[in-house]
Amino acid sequence: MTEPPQDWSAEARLAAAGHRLTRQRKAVLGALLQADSGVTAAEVFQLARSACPDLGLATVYRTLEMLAEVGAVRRVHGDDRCEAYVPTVGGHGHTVVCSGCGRVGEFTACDMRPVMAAAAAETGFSIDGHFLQLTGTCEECRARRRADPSGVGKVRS
Amino acid sequence: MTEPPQDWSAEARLAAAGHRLTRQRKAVLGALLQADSGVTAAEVFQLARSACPDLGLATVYRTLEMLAEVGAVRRVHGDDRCEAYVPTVGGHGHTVVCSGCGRVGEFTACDMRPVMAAAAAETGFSIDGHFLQLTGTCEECRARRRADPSGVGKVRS
DNA sequence: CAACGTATTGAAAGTGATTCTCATTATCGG
DNA sequence: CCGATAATGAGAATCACTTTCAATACGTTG
Repeated sequence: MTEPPQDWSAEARLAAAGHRLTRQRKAVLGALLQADSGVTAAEVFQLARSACPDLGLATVYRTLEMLAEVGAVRRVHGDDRCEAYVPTVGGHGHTVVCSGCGRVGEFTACDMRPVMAAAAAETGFSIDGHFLQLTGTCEECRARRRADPSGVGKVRS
Repeated sequence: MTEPPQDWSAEARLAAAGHRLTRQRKAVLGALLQADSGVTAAEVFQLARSACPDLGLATVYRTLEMLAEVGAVRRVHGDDRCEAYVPTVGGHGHTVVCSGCGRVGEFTACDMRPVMAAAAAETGFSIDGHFLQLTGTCEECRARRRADPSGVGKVRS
């Protein structure tokens, strides 16, 4: 086991995770660094092709997923893209998703002002909205885990 | 103009927005209320069909979007589903997306402990992770807007 | 209560994004 | 330098969602 290097460059992260640094992956990384805004997989494909004309789209998807796994890229989410729906209880609120069973809770007490102020100070953006979702474990799953600590498996039917 | 009723049930929200309450929409609402965890569009389709066998999938999508618009349902997001990628700067951090140009900023100062504690108290879940993304306006877009307040249009190439 | 204008619908085709398959190629440790 | 094996490209396949359009049903109006 080699000592992981101290820099957390994407290359170092890949190496630390035991992934090879191929010509294609360099091209994808280059494309990501070119852009100062989020880029879609299709845009990465197009950009990276100038550095690596035989690059395949499948490789772009594979590489982006791997980079996200090792923490070299962050995913940018859109509000409309979603994977499930829950009925709303009150007015403004957010959801907590149980990682054990998928059950969803809703809470309304979200004072994000301190975080928003800190973010504004750090980025220079003026902040006007937040999109927050928590993950955790619901009461039932905690109870089940206490009863049978081995079976950490998910329950989602 | 009728006084909107004081309850914010899904039915009332639909009516207040001038939408009809059809047999199909009732079935979709029924399906959503049956589930205590998030349901996907496909699951809603399947569940709602028992109450409304001639329901079409397109109607499910249309209805879910409408319900989200009037605030009767909340979208639950998954971590992998995303629409763009940005290179990571540091370790833990979050993104701020400019609604004008799509530019993305990153910030690391996120003390979510107060919010997480409040959410835990309100829902009974134990919270172990958060997924946060802010929206705002970057410096360039603020400047452009000051120069030409009419053209609020997006710039994304 | 019946008639009407219009929002809504279902089915199926269409679209765009993402994943899979598998034979070929390239990386990197030894 | 060589070889085990991770990684790749091309295109088919799958998936999730949207569009289209003629037929239908909602809720209002007379």
